[in-house]
Amino acid sequence: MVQQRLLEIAIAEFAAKGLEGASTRSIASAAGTAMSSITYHFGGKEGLYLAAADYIALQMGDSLTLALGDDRIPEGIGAEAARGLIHDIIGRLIEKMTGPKSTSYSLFIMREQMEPTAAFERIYGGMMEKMLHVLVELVRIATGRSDGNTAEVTVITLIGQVVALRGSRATVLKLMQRTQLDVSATTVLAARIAANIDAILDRLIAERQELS
Amino acid sequence: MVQQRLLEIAIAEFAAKGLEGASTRSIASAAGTAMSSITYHFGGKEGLYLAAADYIALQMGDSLTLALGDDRIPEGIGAEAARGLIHDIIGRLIEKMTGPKSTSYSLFIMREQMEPTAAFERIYGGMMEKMLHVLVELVRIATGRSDGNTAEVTVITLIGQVVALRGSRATVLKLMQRTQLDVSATTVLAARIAANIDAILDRLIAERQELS
DNA sequence: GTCTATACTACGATAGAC
DNA sequence: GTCTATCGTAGTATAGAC
Repeated sequence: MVQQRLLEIAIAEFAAKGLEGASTRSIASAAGTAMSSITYHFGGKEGLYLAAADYIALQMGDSLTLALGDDRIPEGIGAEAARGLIHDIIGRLIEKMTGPKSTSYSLFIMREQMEPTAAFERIYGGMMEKMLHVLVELVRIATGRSDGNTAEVTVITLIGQVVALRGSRATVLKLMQRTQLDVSATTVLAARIAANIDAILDRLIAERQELS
Repeated sequence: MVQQRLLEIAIAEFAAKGLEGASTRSIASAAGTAMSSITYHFGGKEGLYLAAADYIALQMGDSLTLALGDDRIPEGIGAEAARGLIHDIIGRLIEKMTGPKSTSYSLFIMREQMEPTAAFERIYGGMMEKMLHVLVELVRIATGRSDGNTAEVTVITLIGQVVALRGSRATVLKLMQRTQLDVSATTVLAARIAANIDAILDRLIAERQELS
C-alpha cells in the first residue's frame, strides 16, 4: 500500500523536521514513489500532514484506552481503585512516550503542542481529550478533591513528568549520563514517577483533611 | 545596533517556526535591513542560529543563577535551607517559562531538546548544566539520599512539571479552559508544583528511613 | 558596513503521458 | 494510479556598487 508507506515515512519526517522542514520530494522518494503521488492521495503537503495527525491519533488512542477496557470509569469506583487506574494509565503513557516505536508519534505531538495547527484539534479531540478527562475524574475520586480546578492542575503536573521524558529528552540523557533511554533507565524513571504520584495524591488528601 | 535587532527577531522566528521554517529574508526585512547583512554579521543562517543560542544562554543564565547569589551552594547548608533553595530556583524557572518576555527563549530551547543540534551544547553548557547540578546536589542535601541516581531522577521529574507548562502548552490551556496563561492561572499552577515538590521530597525522606 | 543584483538550488503544485 | 516534465516561488549565498 503506497498510502500507508507514505504516511509512516511522512510522520517520521514531520516529527524530525517539522511541517516546514520536511520535503514532499524526499518523503516520496523514501517511499519509493513520485512526489505527485502525495498530491494524488492526500491533496498536497498539508493534506498529508493532517492525515498523519489522524493516523497518530488512531494508533495512540487504541492502545491508551486499553487501560480502561471501555472508555468509561467503572460506576461507584473507590479511591484505591481510582488510584490504581491512574497508575495504569500513566504507566502506559510512559511506555508510549519512551518506546522506540512511537518516538515519531511523540515528537509529532510535541511540535503541535508548542505551535498548534489544525492537526492539534484532531489529535486532541480524537484521543487526548478522553484520556485527560478520565484522569481528572480519577484524581477527583482518588483524593476526594473537587475544589476549584485542583484536579485539572494536578493532572497537568502528573503528565508533565511523563512528557518531559520526551520533550526534554536531551537534558534527561545528560543528567542520566546515557546516550539513549534503555530499559533499565526507563524502569528507574517510571518507578520514581509512580512514587511521586502516590506522594502527590497523598498530599492532596492530607490538604483536604486540613481544610475541613 | 543591527546585530542586536537581527538577533532578537531571529530568536522569535526560530522559536516560532524552527530552523528550517524561518527565513532569512523575512528576518532581515523585519529588522529593517537587507538579507545579506546576516551573511556579513553571522556568516549565514546557521551562524545566526548559533548566535541566537548563545544569546539565549546568556540571558537565561543571568537571571536564573540570581537565586544563588553566587553559583555555589553555601557550605554546610541544612536540609531545610536546601529545600528552600529548591523552591527558589523552581519558582524562578516557572517565571521564566511562563513569562511573556521569554516565550521565544523557552520555545527555542524546547526545539533543541527534541532535536538537538550544535546549538544545544551551547545552551546546556552555558546555563542549564550548572542549574541542574545545583538542583541535584540540593535534592541530595534536602533528602539525605545519595543512592543510585535517585537525586538526578527526581530533578528530572521536578523540572518536568515546569517544562510541561510550555511544552504541553496547548493541552494545559484546554484543561484550564483558557486561551492564555494569565497571572491567576500561573499562580495556581505554581502553588500546586510547590506543594508537589514538598510531597515528593517528604516521600524520599520517608523511603530513606524505611531503607535503613 | 550596508545594500542591490544575481546565481543557484530546492520546494510544492500541476498538467499530461502512460 | 503512477510517473515525467515543467512552472512559479522562495530559499541561501555571493559578488560588487556605494
